[in-house]
Amino acid sequence: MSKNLIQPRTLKGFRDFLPEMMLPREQLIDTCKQVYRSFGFAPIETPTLEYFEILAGKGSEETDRQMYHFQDSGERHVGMRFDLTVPLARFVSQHSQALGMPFKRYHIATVWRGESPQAGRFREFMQCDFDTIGTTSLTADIETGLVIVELLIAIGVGGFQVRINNRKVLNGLLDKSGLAEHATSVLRVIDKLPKIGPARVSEELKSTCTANDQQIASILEFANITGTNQEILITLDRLVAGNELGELGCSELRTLVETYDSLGLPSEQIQIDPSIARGLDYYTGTIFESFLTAIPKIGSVCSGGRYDNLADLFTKEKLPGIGASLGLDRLLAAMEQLGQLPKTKTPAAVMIANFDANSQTVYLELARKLRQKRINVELYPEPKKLGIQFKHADRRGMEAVIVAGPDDVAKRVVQVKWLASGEQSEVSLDASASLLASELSSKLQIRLG
RNA sequence: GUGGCCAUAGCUCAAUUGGUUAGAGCGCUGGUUUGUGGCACCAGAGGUUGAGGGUUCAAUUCCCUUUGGCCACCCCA
Repeated sequence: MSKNLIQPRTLKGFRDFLPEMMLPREQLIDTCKQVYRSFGFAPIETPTLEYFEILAGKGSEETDRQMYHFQDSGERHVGMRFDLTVPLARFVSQHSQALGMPFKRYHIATVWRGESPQAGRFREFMQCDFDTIGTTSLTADIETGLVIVELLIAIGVGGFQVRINNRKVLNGLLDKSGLAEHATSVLRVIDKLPKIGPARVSEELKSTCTANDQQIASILEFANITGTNQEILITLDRLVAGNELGELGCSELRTLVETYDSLGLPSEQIQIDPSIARGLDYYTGTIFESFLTAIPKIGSVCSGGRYDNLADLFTKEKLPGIGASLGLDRLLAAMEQLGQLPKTKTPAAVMIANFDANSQTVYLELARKLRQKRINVELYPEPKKLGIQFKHADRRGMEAVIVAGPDDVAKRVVQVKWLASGEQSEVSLDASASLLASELSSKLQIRLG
């Protein structure tokens, strides 16, 4: 009769998260919130499902193909969101009167894309978006870059580099060289430059974008520019000279870089990279991508840009925006590969051993006092042998175990044992909560509720 | 969606050219006589070899299909 068990399994590209993954994952989410809030971004939430027409045709042809969609029982054609930016465009169009402009929001939520999974690439993953809507001011662009830098520093992933570019520069150049009508496909090809090299890029430009040799040469020169930010800007100025849009893009890029410089950001952290283009169709100005120096192969962990026309499809109001998105699950996968995740399996910092069946109330009271001091406490549920209980606490990575047997309870004391050092001391029951609180505050912050 | 590589216990891997009851380490559960984890020793649970079909006297091993993982294309967080 046990033959007909259903095999427990998860869908391709979808995953379960065990406590040791969820603890750092939730910590990342907290860090995002903290950084976003520090810049004044406010939280919002939108539905998982949208009318298909809201989502369709907004990202790119590719995102349309990858979108999960179906008809609900009321025959409505429904899509699952593949990013948080398109729902945001709908959201601000629908609520602009209530929100007022400019509007800054963050949105941390799951999105779905039916693409082929790989390392750091899933069908269900979490994005942490922040956006500023209703202003074309470059200050918003500058702050977007600052948020990314602050975020990656706060997360503590080690070395990283934010690369910036500007679609106006790209489009201006294409305009100037007569390739404007193939802009999208040219941009896609440029994006591949670091991966496939200049030879194959020029092949593809010729075949898919019908570019001539001169056009290819200028595109390659553009995408291949290297040097300091200042050197790159000088070359860019020369390449776009005479094209109004391109010149504007260059001056925007210059403003960003010079501002970051005067704010004292190290130039390794924010670098102009003319080859980044972003596949998404909706970007119109500044674009960002960011890579971890330890594991660039996993792809961009935080990217975004300016999109001045995204809400045009939903409203006649002018609602330009800029923002970026941290790929939380990709970042987590990177940190796992780099061995940066702690192996803690519990949020509890302290365990109260369950020694004596008659002292349950004492334990429960003590646990409550510790929680009032913002210490996460687990009370072992049954009075098993102490060895077992200690092992339980140790295996899960707790900091301390509190033991109070009948003799201790009679004397109004507890034994506090620190698992890492093995030190043990007797403290009075009444003082133990505050004592532990001060001891623990110098240890792992992560487990202080 | 296309192509390539892979699939044995929770994890990392064994199993002589296809040969009989598929093994080890780590992990897990419990024990080493009852107030203390990490070390050591002992025991136990856990696999219809991812699943389904085929070839064969015989399949973990060969073939097909399927599912999943990784890689490339594509695209992206």
